[in-house]
Amino acid sequence: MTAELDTIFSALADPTRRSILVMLLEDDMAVTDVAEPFEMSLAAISKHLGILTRAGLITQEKRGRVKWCKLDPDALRDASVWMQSFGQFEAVNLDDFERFLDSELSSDAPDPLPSHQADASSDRNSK
Amino acid sequence: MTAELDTIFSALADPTRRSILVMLLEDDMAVTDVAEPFEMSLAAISKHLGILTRAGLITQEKRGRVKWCKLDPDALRDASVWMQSFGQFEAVNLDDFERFLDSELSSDAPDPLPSHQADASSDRNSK
DNA sequence: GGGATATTCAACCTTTTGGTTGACGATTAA
DNA sequence: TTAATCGTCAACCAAAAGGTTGAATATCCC
Repeated sequence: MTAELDTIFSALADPTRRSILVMLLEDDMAVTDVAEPFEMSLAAISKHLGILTRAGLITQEKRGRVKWCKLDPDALRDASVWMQSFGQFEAVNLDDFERFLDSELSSDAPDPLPSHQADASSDRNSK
Repeated sequence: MTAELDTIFSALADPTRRSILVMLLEDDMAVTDVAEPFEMSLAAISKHLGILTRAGLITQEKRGRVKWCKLDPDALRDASVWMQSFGQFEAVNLDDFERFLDSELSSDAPDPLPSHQADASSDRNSK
C-alpha cells in the first residue's frame, strides 16, 4: 500500500500530469492530442502518460495506431482514503457530503456523465 | 493554486514524510522524538520536517531549545478537495458539487480544480 | 562558566526526475 | 508500394531529491 501511495502522490506532484488529468475529465484523448497544448516534446508527454498509467490514474488502450487515454479514478480514491485517516482533516464534512449525495440522486435524475463540458468548465478553470 | 499543490503532493509522495504525519496524529512531537523510530540521521529528518512545513502540512514552534511539530490541516484539505473532485466525478453532477464545495468552504476556499490548463484547442469544450 | 542537549547548516555524494533529440516499429492511406 | 502518421525507445543531460557527515548555534542545567 505504501509503495502504491508513493507512485500515486508523486504522479500527482507534477503540474503537467495534473493538467493532463483535468483534460481527461472532459473526454478520452489520443496521446498526440494530449500533447498538443503543452510546450514540450511528444516523448516527454508519453513519459508522463506512462507515469500516470503506472500509478493507476489513467488507462491506455491502443486501437489501430492511436492509443486512447482514459481517466481511471480508482487510484485517486486510494489516496483519498489515506487522507481520510486524518479524521479531523477531511476535505468536507462527510455527513453533509452524504446528504448532498442523497439530494443529488433523488432530485432531477442527473445523467451519470454530467454536462459540465462547455458551460461549467470555463468558470471552474478560471478561478 | 498549482504551485501549492506541487509542494503538497510531492511532500506526500515520500513514505517517511507520510509516516511522520501519521505519528503527529497522536500528538505534537519534538524533532528528536520524530526522528527516533527512523533509521536515518537527525539531519535528514530535519529536512523532511522542513519540506512538510513548507507544504503547510505541519507547523513548527520553538519553545526553549525544543522545536515542536504539529499537524496543520489546511494544505491536506486543499489536496483532498482537488482529489475528491476527481473521485466523485462519475457519481455526481460536477456543477452541483462545486456549489456544494463553495458553501462548505466559503471563507478560505481553494480552487477545486487547478487553473493550469493552457488548453487553447478547445474542441473538447464545444459540446 | 562549562558541559550536555536540541536542532540546523554546509558541503558533499548518489539516484531519480523531467526534459531533449534522433531513430525505430507499427499502422493507415494514397 | 510508398509515404505519412502515431507513439515509443535509447542515449544523453541538467537539476532536484534524499541521504551522509561534521561543524555551528542555541538553550538548559549544574
